[in-house]
Amino acid sequence: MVTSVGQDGQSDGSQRAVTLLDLARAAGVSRTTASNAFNRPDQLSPKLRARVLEIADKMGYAGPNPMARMLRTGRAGSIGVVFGKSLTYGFTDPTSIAFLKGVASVCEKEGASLLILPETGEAQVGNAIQGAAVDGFIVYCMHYLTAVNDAVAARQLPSVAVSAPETMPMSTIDIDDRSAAREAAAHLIGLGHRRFGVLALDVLGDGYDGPLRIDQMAKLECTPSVDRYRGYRDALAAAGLQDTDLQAFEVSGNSEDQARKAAFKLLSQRPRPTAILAMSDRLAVGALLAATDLGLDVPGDLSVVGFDDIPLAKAVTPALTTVHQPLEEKGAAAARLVFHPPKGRPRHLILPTELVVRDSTGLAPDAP
Amino acid sequence: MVTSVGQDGQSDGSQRAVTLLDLARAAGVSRTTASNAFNRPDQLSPKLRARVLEIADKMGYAGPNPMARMLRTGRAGSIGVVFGKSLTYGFTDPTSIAFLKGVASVCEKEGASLLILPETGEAQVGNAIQGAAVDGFIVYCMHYLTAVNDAVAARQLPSVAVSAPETMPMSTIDIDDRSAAREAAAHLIGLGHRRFGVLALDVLGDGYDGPLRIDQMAKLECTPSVDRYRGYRDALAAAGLQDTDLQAFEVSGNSEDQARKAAFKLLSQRPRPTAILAMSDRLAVGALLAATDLGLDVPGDLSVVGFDDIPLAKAVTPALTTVHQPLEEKGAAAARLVFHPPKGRPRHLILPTELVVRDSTGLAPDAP
DNA sequence: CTGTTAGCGCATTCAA
DNA sequence: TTGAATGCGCTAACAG
Repeated sequence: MVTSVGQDGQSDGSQRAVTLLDLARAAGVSRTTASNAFNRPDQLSPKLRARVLEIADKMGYAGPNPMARMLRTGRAGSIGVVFGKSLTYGFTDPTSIAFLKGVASVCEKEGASLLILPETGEAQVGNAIQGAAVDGFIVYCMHYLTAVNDAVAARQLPSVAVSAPETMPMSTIDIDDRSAAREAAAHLIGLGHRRFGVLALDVLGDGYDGPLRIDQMAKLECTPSVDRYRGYRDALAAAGLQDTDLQAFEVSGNSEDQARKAAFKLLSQRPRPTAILAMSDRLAVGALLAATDLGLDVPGDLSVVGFDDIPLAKAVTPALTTVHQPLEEKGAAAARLVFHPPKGRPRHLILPTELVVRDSTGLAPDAP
Repeated sequence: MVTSVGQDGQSDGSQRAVTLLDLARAAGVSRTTASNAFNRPDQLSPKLRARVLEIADKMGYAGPNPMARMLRTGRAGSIGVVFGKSLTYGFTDPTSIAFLKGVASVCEKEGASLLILPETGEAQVGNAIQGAAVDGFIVYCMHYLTAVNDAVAARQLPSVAVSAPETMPMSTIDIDDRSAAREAAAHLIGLGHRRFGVLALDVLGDGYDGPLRIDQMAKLECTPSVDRYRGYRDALAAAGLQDTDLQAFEVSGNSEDQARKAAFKLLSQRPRPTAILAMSDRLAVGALLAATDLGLDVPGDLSVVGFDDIPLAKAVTPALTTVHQPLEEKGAAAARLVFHPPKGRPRHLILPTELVVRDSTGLAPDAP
């Protein structure tokens, strides 16, 4: 009664795959019973179950077809993560890696998988989002992209966006970039610094390197870059300093090399800034390299403050003074929000930050 | 003729979702036409398409249900990556991060998504694998796990395993760990070193820290740890040295902290080893820390060789001499093999490695 | 360019 | 404990 068994699928890929029905027939049971053997062990005798499973194995039946099962149950067993930038970027930037790690830890607990979506860019933004078999989304964009958020919102699934405006019909999670940045700048001001260089994450995510495009900033709803810049200025204003004491460069791609060049320019000006406010630790490391290039001592001649507190921050010499943000917890919290969506209105979480003073900041060299 | 429109799904989650048929009716077209509006723009007039899409938008229809589409087409549009260890581990170890980055770069090119699977451990290994809606698998296990590979093989999908025995019915990708390790050890021997400490990746992946369990090694089909150890011994043998000149400790979890402790023990022995062979750069960094703890100069008093050549290797002081392996390319090659599976027999790729000499190795202090 | 037809493979009622 | 029937939502033939 058993149909031909063996390396069926192996020897010839064109053969129709074994289905639950085939298995049921081969085992001489009904489809339900075969299904239960996989999904509800308590619904049939252990003996029968063992027999069915063994026959399944013989037939090369690996278990219920996941796609059919999903369609039937309406559950995908996975959540999607969308990066605004390239897929690869998610595995390049220490910040997003830590975030993903947090997401992964919760997925693991929930027994869910993690689907990382490619953004093929411009025209067809949303294609991958539209076609993803997931139970919810996390949107992690350095640069707020309406198209991405809209595509996610259209799916009507539990979703969380990181650093997105609260006007979106989804939960958000963020830190208070502005006051965190203010604190960083205030720390330097307290040390007697009066002339600052800023290394900014690119405001538009368009690969631009050069002086900060302040005029463009007004257009933006929400990017960490803009908020952090405002925070820096808040601190200056509170100390009665002028905006002109703040020279800012955008650095594309959060790259150490580009930051090094930008910092070099910043530090070649006269009078030279005595402190650099970097919007990420990677940019700060670039500043450290530039200081070395110029023979400047850190923190003797120059102070540097980073942002994020990635592992590298304390590994580097001198260890970076930086704004710690709970990157991993950010990912974990986002994932939790997807798995257990709040009833009613979306939630908007703000996670705490903390200035961590290490060895890269000191008294201003020209302080009284 | 248009059915009720508005915040349907928004206001009440329990409402039945809009389907392609609903859309077709609302737009006064057939299902095919509605489907084509999304999948085959060239099959209907742009005008009609625009109208259908607009109505879809109004109805809150985000596009064809991904699960149904997958079932119908038989394609998932994503590939799965399985880690033998915890899901989180994949985002912790620099080695696997680089690997994932390589995988992601190819996925991006192919317009596919990347599904990262949790391994809930022991008993139910394979559950996630069995239920994953993917078009192929990549297995990345530090420790060769039959259960995982078997579960993947059972799915009969294009699959690639990293560092797995070639007896598996799937393609594999690897480096020549043994000869790479031999080269590393030979480098030290050439510098006059005669007494070595080895910092080994844990052989069984069971969290053990302590002297290398040589007796257990025989049981293992294939782990980088075992092969590298053999390579070290090959070099010693070729130089006429005894195995007793090689003191080895296993370090669990590829952790710098644990490596530091293990290296401390290694370096506290008399006569003290003049060189440390570390099976990963992280372990090598641990050795560097231990050297600092003991007031040993590297490479003056002690030489250290790593493995992998992760970014940290050249950032650390002194920069690590290490075995470079193409981690990202490993991921990319694996992904390519999944997207374009070889006809006929599985392929078994061996990627090249290269010893990179930097500043952590020098002449043996007791050399003639 | 449009419409009709027929499953994709499964989980789940419900009745036996 | 088991079996028969139903449809999840969609796409791909094919005929108009």
